[in-house]
Formats: sequence, structure tokens, C-alpha cells
Amino acid sequence: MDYHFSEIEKKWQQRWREDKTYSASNDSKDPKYYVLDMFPYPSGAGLHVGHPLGYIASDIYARFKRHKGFNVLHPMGYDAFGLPAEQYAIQTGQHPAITTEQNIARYREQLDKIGFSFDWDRQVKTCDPEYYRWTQWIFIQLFDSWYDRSQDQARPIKDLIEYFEKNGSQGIRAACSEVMDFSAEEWNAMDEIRQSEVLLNYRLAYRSESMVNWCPELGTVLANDEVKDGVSERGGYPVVQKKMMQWSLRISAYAQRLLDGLERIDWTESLKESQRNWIGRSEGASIHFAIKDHDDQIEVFSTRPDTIFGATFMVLAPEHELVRAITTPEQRDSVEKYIDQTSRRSERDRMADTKTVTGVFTGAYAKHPFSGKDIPIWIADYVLAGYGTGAVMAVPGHDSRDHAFAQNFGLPIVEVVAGGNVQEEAFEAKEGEMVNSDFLNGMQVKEAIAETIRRMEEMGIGTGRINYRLRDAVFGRQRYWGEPIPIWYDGKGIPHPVKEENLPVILPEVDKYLPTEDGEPPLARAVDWNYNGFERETTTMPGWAGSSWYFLRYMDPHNEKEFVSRKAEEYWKNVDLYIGGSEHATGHLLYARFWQKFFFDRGWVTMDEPFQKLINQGMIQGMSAFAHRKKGSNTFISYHLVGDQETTPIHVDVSMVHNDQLDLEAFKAWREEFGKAEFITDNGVVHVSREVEKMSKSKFNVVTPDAVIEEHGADALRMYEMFLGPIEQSKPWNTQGLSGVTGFLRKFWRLSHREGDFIVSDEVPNEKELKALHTCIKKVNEDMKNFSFNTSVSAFMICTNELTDLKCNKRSIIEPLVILLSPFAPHMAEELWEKLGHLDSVTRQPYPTHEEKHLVESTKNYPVSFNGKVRFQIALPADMGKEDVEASVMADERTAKYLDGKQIRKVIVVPGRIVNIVIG
RNA sequence: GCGGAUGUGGUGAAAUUGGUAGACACGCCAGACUUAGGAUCUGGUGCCGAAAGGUGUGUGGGUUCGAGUCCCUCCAUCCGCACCA
Repeated sequence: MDYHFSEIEKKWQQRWREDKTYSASNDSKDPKYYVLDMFPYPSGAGLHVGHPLGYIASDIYARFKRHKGFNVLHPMGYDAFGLPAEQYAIQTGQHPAITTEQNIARYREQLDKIGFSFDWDRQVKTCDPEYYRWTQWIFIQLFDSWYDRSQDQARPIKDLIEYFEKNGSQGIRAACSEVMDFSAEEWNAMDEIRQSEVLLNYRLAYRSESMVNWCPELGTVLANDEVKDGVSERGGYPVVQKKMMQWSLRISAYAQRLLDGLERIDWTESLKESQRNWIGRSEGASIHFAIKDHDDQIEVFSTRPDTIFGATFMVLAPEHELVRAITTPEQRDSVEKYIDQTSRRSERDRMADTKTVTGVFTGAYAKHPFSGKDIPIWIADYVLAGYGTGAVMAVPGHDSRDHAFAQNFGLPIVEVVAGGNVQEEAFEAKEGEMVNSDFLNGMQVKEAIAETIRRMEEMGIGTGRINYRLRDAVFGRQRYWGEPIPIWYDGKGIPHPVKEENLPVILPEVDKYLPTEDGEPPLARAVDWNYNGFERETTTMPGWAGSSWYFLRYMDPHNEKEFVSRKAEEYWKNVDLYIGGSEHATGHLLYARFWQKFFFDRGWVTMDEPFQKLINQGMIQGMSAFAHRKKGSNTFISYHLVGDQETTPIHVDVSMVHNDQLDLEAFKAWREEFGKAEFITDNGVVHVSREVEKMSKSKFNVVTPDAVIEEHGADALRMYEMFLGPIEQSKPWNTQGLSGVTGFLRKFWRLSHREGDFIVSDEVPNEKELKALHTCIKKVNEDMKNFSFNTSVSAFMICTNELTDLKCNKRSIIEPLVILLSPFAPHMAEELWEKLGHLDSVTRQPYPTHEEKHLVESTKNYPVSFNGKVRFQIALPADMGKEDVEASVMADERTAKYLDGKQIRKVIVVPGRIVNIVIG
């Protein structure tokens, strides 16, 4: 009986489904282990071989953990809200729910063929009302919470209201959009509208007029992480800055905790660094500058308060709120012109052009807090409204941007830290001696920073301050296909959350998936869609809303009372191993951590970090193939014969290429224009050239898992994807290498088969066989710790080759190997396990562990290297020559026995310590 | 510019705490078998050399009896952030 993978795989996939082999119990006495994949967005293109890479790795690990006696949670679901389905809906009129369901069905079909051990009873879909009712519920909780900095946690908004009623804003330390100052009397005297406005300043989900990234093409706003290089991440459309009334989440309140939490989790350094970068903590001081002949002050943030005596001018962002107030009548025209100019520039233009120095003098002067000198105030677009206070004290001597600006406009440059030539170039080093700085003179930079802050605090004009780059996350989207934000507005325009018993707020039907004629979001088209007659919020949540908490829902997916029960959460806690792409570094992975911390603060979960260990799987790239067509003809030249001739490379479908040779018949049939193509062949074949590119339909280099499974089986696909290299690495898909693992699987199968029949012997294994087995067991167990699945596959191959040479079909060798192999090739393992006479699934068998005695029995103290060659390390006198060493080794009884007639290949004598003897 | 990561055969890659560099696999070469196949099996395969031998982990240096591994310098590639004050 040969190895017929298709029958075997079908049989076991069906058996697993019927027996619910992989369902995880919430009432288990076993220790838990939670293995999670980043759930996919079900796109219309289906899966290619790159997508399952991470799923296969996590599946192997989940299966391994089950063998180890853990109760494993290994779920899968769909991140189903998103732009592509909606764009498709706009074009075709097809409801996105329908397209999404079709795509999910296709994904499921593809996933099922690979033999994953997912617990499908726990599947979640973010677009399912039973799921998004809880996404909406979470939004309401955020709306009903504020962040108390003195306790460093989120608290219910009613606590804050009580506080205001008794004390006003006195002594409150809360995360807010702007610092407010009012007494209890003032609070109590405020009308409902005003109180609502004040509270929005503190809520974790709030509505405010703010600068947003507006994408006209998509007709919606985008969060900072959804904008890459000034264009939208999805679609690549231009993005401009615009002031809009917008729902946002106060993630900035959690900046420090998001930073601190990174220390306690096991993620790659580069990913943590991305998040640190994104959060962008910087230490410095906030300084207030008085304005000449004006009541307002300008607050700036500086990381170099020590250089304050070098501040020779100030710069405000063109959008700064004080600009118009301080501009003198003489300067009004040029300032207005400049503001108008910069507001027209798109984000992209502004980023592309960082060399040109532009700016305008406002005519106003600030007063230097120490020297009392007048400092001119300018506006320039190199100062960003969104960072710090939108204003800087310019120190041209020690900041290169200020330097360029000063040079361009002929402003004075003063040296305050010795060590450079500041007239030539800004001296930016954060060390050196202070000069020209009054009371700071002679100090080192570090001391000077501390002293400046001390003096400023004393004088009440400034204070030490930590600033973060992290901005609040814009949460509303002017789109259809997302969770409706569960808010309604009363007659006064005050926002209220929808009552819990009225959730979910179901996404209404609309006639078109486009904004209304007067620019309202698509939901405004819905007829009779109101809340007890009141107006509803018509924006929807962004794509990342549903994915920020889905890992919790898997713990308790059918709970109708809570988003996750206390009991389920206390058992599963958080994700032990999370596998997914690094492209979510500053999006999903940051938002999910934020929400988890919020849940933790409110006491709904017990862990404040959601993902303990995270592995980023690499991308699998496509291996595009090109046929070379001679310029201006329909003649294709075999790649090796092209030489100097001018040819156009044309993408050809990789399925028509084998061993770099083009299947000419298939090629002619591919497209009409090639039907009459002529070929210049190389002994009858036409070679193609190859190039590594992103796997995509338009490059005709997509390989689907279905095609590979059809031809070689799911176990071969699983093993090959692992064998391709370390999971973290990106690598091109190369179909040729598949023959290596298919050959291995057949060989492994044949170990227990003689002339087609299943035959295993009950003989006692000999030392060589035991050693082959245990070397493999040892290697695979070690690799599991490091997630080096690629070398595990090698270990299986080596072991199988050795046992084939030894003609070993002994039960006591094969049985543990089948268990050892089962996470990798589960279908074959189950089949062999059944043939070995076992009635239960191989899944829960104890995983074989390495027994030292089998490995070293014959060599006692001699370490054995992995690749089967042996190295001895024996203490010997230092002055012994090579011949004497050999003689001594041969004289040793154990060594002689082990050598067993083999030749000593090399002797390395290390004076005074050890000797390495290599035999081979 | 700042930060992170990675550099090993024709290719994907191995190499426990520093101890035979290139395991395993692809590809290639030679051979066997055969109903001529994208099948199977055997042997070979870092580079130079007929061989002996030499040489070799991006570059240059250092530590060490011994370095792919540790330290320093430079170079290249990839990723993240970026007028962030």
C-alpha cells in the first residue's frame, strides 16, 4: 500500500471535525496554553502559500503543547470589516456582507485542507452583530471613563462628576485635551451643554474638533498609522490635513504604560523599538515666554532647556492659535498669505520638501525669561502644530533646523555650549561646557539642564516635562462597512451612549454605500434609523476596533451577558504565543495593548498585557517568471540565448514553468496573442528568467496552497513551508524544493511498509537504531523551544535516512517517531498511529522526550555532536605529542570499543587542557 | 539623520556555553536501473589545484591555545521613525 495522501488527509480531516478533536474546554484541570494567529481579513483573492506560513508554525506549536499535556486554546476567526469589501460594494452595489461571507467561505475551505487544529466552535467574525455588540459596548465603557493620573488608571466618569461637584477641577490630575480650571460652584452653575463639553475633555472616547488626516478619495479620515508616506495605506490615495469634528480615543493617556509594558513582554527588539519610536517619549521642559505688549504667553517644549540663553528667536506653527492675535498690522498680509500657502500643501508635499526654508516674521516679540531681551516671533511650517505645543524657542547655535532658518533670514546665532563652530554649523552634541549663559556658565550640559529647570520652577515660568509623540487615535470613519458608533444626540446636540440593552446598534441598510449629497457619511442615508426619535451618530468605527479585543472573545465566544466572563478570563488569562506580521507594529498591536490596559484598569481582565510572546513570520515572496520576447516581434528567445539582443521580459504564469522551462503548448493556449508565437529554443526548450517579487495576481507568480496540496498533500505543504527557513525570515517560494520533503514523507511511510503491506516488528532495537531515534527526539525537543521548525524537519530527514539504511521497522522505534512527527505531518501520523493498532488519536500522546542514556551509553562522557560525527574531549598532559595522544586514546578501553575499528581523522591538542579527537 | 535587524557555497540554510564551518535539502555532475520519467537508487559536489596541499563565514583590526560565534572599525542590504524641538 503506497502513501496516498489525498485519501488519508480527507479521512482524518473529516474525523477531526466529527470528533471535535481539537475543541478546548474552559473547565479543565490541565494547565492552559493560548496559541493565537492574527486573524485574516478575508479578501477576494483567497489565500496564497504565504498566508498560512504563520498558521502552520502556530499549529505545530499548538499540537506540540497538547502532546505536552496542556489544554490548548487555538482559535481562528475573521477580521471582516474593512475597506476592500466596501469599495467593491460601491462599484457593484453588492452588499459587503455578501461578499464578505463568500470570501470567508473560500478562506475556510482553503484553511480546512491544510489540517489545522483550530477549535472552530470558537470562531469569531468582527462583522457579526453578536460580536460587534461587544465592540460597541467597549466603546461606551471608554466613553464612560476618564484617566486618573494620580492613581494611574482609568476610572468611571461618575467619579469625576462627583469630584467636580465637590471640588471643581482643583487638584484633579486627569488626562485631558486641554487643562481646565473651574471651581465646584462654577461646575454646578454650568448648563447641561457646557458640562457635556467639559466632560468630553476628559472622557477616553471623546468628540472634538481636531486636525485629522482626511483622505478625499476614500471620503474618510484616517488614523496616523493608516497613513504611510503621506498617502493612505489602503489604496495609496493622497491625504490632507483638515479640521473636523471627530470621535477619538485618548490613547495618549496610556503612553507611559504602553512604554513600560514593553519591558515585560517577549517580543523582538525591532518591534518593541517600533512601538517606542511611535510613542516617542522625550524628556525636557515646558517654558512660558511672555509676549511684549500682549497678555498671552507662548508655551514651548524643549529637550534642551540648558540652551535657553542661545534662544535668539521663536517659531510658531502656522496653525498655532496665537498667530493671528499677536501679528502686527504691518505683517498681517504676509502672515495671512503664508498661512494660506501652507494649508494648501498636502502632507506629502510638506514631507517631500524638507530642505526649503520658509517662514514669516509676525512683527511680535517675546521676552527672554532670564535676560529680558526681546526675541522676534516668526511662523514657519517646519514647526508642527501637532507636536509639543506647536511652538519652539529657536536655538540656532545648537539645532540644525533653527540654524538653517537663522542663516536664511539673517537672525543672530549665539554659542552657548562650547565645542563647535556655531557660525558654520549647529553644534548638537549633548555634552560640553556652557558659555555665554549667565548663571549656567562653566556647567556641563547635564547639570545645566537640571539647574535651568530648577530656576524656572522657582520663578514659576517653566517646569520639567515629558512629552510624547503618540497622538490620540481618531476613531470615527465616514464609511459604511464598520461598527456603528453607539451614540445618539439629544435635542441640544449632547451625545449620549446607547443603552446597553439596546445593543447591538445594527448596521442599517442603505441605498448606496456613498456619502450623501451634502457630505454626510453613508449611514445618514438610512431611513427610519433613529434612537427613540433622536438623531444617531452616523460614523462607524475603524478597522482596528474589532481586532483590538478579539483574543478575549475566543475565551468565551458565546457569552450573551458579558464580552468575556470573569471565569473564562481567569483561566485563559492572555495569549502565550501570538504569531503574525510585523506590519501591525504601530496599529493593531498598540491598540490591542491599549484596550487590554483599559480593561485591566476597570477590573474586567487580570492581565495588563495581551500578548506575552510574539513572533513575526516573514513574508513568502513570489518567484516571477519572464519569457523574453524579441523587440518588435512575436518571437520568444530562450533566456540563455538572449545575449545582446533587445528583448522585452513578459511575466508568464508560474504554473506554465517547470525547472525554468516554459511549457510551450500551455503558453500558446494562455492568451490569444501568443497563439502564433515563434520560439528560438535551446535544444527544444525555452528557458525563462526568474525574479523575486511580491506574490500577486498581476505578476502571475501566485502559488495557492490548494494547488500544492492537490499535487503533494497537506503534510508536504506544512513541512515544506517550515523547511524553507526560519519563520521570521522572508523568503521566495521555490516549488523545486518540495521534492525534498515529499521524498522524506514517502520514505518515512515506507519504514513501516514492506511491499505495500504495513509490517512492523516487535524486535528489541539495537544501539544504532536507538541512537538515531534519540538524536532526533533530542533535536526536535530543543528546536521546539526556539521555534526552529526548519531544523526539526532536517532532523526527521536524517533519522529517516539512517533507519532506512538500517532497514529498521521496529515498533519501539517507529511509534515514538510517529508521535514526534505528528505536529508537523498530522494526517500521516494519525494514519500510521491507527495502523499501529491504537484506537485513540495520536494528539494527546505524551511527546517523546530525549533519554540521555541511549545517546551516550556507549560513549559515556564523550559528547556527541548532532551531525553524527563524534568528538571526544579527554583531559591529557599538555606536552603529549600527536602520536602519544593517539596511543593513549587507543589504550583507553571505552574509547577503543567505541572506535570499533574506525580511523582517527584528526587530533587537536590544546595545551594543558583537553584534546579533541575527531573520528569519522 | 536617529533607531532596529541581517551579511556563511550556485540556492534555501545548519553550526548548544567560543571547539571538525557548510548538517539537511534544492540544484548540478557521474553512474545504475528502467515500460524514457518532472520516477527510483548509488557516488560526488565551498573555492584554487592533477595531486600533495593551500584557502575560506561582507571589510580591516583585536582578545584567545582556538573566533561564523566575543570586542572595535568600516562596507552593503532590509525594516521602522523622521523638519518630533
